[in-house]
Amino acid sequence: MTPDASALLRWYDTHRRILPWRSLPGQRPDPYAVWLSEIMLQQTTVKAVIDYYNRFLTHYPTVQGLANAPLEDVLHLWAGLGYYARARNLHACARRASELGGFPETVDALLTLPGIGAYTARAIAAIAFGQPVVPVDGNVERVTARLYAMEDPLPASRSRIAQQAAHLNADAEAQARPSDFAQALFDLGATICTPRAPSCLTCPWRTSCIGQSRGIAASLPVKAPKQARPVRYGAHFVLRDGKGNVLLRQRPPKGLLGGMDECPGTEWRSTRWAEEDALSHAPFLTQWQDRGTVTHVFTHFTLHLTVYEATLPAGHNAGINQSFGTFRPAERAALSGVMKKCLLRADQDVETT
DNA sequence: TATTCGTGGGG
DNA sequence: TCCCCAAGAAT
Repeated sequence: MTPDASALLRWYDTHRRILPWRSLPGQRPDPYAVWLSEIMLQQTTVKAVIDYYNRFLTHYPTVQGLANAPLEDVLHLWAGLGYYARARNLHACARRASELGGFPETVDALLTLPGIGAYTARAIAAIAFGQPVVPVDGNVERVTARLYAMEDPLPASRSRIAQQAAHLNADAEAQARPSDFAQALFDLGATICTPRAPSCLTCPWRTSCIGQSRGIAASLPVKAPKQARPVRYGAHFVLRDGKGNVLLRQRPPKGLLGGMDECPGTEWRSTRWAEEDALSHAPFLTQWQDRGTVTHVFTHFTLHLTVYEATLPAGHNAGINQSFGTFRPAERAALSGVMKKCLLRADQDVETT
């Protein structure tokens, strides 16, 4: 028993969101633009993505342009958006697609490309190529769980929910408009079937929603309890050369903030650093100013960083081991959010925390 | 199956 | 203030 696809599509025709990566009704979107937006939108809000999306399209109007760019430039343009493996995979995927002469049109072929998983493959197939598949993201998961009153907790219930969701497009109306149907599900989840306080009264699917009829829609999907976020500590050193440059090094190519630039600093460990201990990791022996601390919350741990700042006396950079990095203008670097906070902290008065 | 992997905004 | 979460993928 599937809900009324026609009702959802009528609602979508009136209420659909206008977004920069969406083509006008009846027009085929550029697969490159669809792919780019889908990668950026993974675990990221529409509001946060829009500016980045526009900047990428300006710098790289085609997949070939992106494929030919140095990874460093891509990371610089991605800096601040988070989940930097996406940027590395974006670059690798652009090269593959460029070699192939474009993006493949089937789910199975799309799945072989870096950074494209079960959701994104179906999103691209449906939106860019009109394949009748249902991309199951957080929105569709929530809509489905409520529609069928599925009370088993995530993430264990994920595959069962996806199985149900795969049939949402069974109606002929949905089969005829795969791109609109997929995006209608997104918009329904984003504007009506919201995580908290869903607007069931105006929902085009309210009459067939079991969660609504049982009065439990807002409580779905049930989620398993999360575990506590550990705390880590570190110290970083903002060293300027007096010519507008900052000492920066590149993090290892994989893992946390992989490939991004950072000021040299200590390891991030579970115990606090004594000042003397932290200073022993400084790139240069000088009078370091304690600029206070920066707190940054990652998905799986909270980080407290002490920021030290100093300006290099003229003509002393020869004594700095190159493992600490090179002096570069910060504007040209690929700086993560937490490292931007450190540089900002170095410029502030300590008391203004 | 469970972890790792960012960041900013909203309630 | 704190907690939740957002068009998930890779390992």
